[in-house]
Amino acid sequence: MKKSKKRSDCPISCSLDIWGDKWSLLIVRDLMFFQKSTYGDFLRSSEKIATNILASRLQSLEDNGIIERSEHPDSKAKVLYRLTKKGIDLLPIFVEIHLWAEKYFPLPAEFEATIKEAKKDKDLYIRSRKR
Amino acid sequence: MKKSKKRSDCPISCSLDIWGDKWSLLIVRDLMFFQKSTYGDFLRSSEKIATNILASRLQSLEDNGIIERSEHPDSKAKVLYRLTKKGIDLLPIFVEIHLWAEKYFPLPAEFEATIKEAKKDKDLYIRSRKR
DNA sequence: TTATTTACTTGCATTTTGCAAGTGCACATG
DNA sequence: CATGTGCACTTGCAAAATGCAAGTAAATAA
Repeated sequence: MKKSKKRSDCPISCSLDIWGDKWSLLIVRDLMFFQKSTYGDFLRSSEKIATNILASRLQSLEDNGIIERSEHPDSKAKVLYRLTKKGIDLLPIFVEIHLWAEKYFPLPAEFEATIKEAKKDKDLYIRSRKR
Repeated sequence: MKKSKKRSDCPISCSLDIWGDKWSLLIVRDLMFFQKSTYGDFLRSSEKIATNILASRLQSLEDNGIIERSEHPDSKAKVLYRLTKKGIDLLPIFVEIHLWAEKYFPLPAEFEATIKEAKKDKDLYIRSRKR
């Protein structure tokens, strides 16, 4: 299921080996900023990830301790995904990516609020995400 | 040559569309932290990028304004690659990735010094890279 | 009891990656 | 000034990853 051999000992390279693909960080983004938490939620994101790719990325994120599966309060048919501490700790990276993007792309307004809130008080924000 | 259609307007997604693959950030890393600046330099990095992939990534990074090609002072046979402002502005992202990695992987000592210096005085560091 | 929702899996075509072997220009050497 | 070597790529092909459509199985809703 996993074949992620690490390419080198470089911390950047090791990090990319885990989440440096086109989809992983988007799933983390959905969990971190958009309160998405189920398979269906992720599928419905505007980037339209393929269902098999989603499954494989969720598996790999779980294998790498970035997310964890748990029971969904609403139904046994649902699975609730959430960020682990290791996953939540990716927040500063997202903030910096956002700052960079802000500088070099025109940004849709809907994102401003979300990230600005995160920047304002990181700890409060993290705690508010009920972990 | 380029087919990078953007998947959505999300700033994270747009950023990943540019450099969110397994190799692009490693090239930027080499330019930013290890004074590598030629095709051969990148090829010799410990992750062992394939030569055709390197060529395509360099092209795409250039197309996206992250790096620029210029004449090499030593020889016409060489090409000197360097980061643009847009590329240098990725530095804070690297710093955060490194902080994250530091927390979750054991780190080889050689990287400590380099990144610590960068964190210490970002502007000075950037200026020292002769742009 | 049947239909629908949810989380996947499977099969196959397309795309991207990886590897090995070129190619062509520049420069150094004899 | 011919010839070899270094450098920046290309090319061709095999292997892996991705994307798409359809299917499956358990749980809930009607």
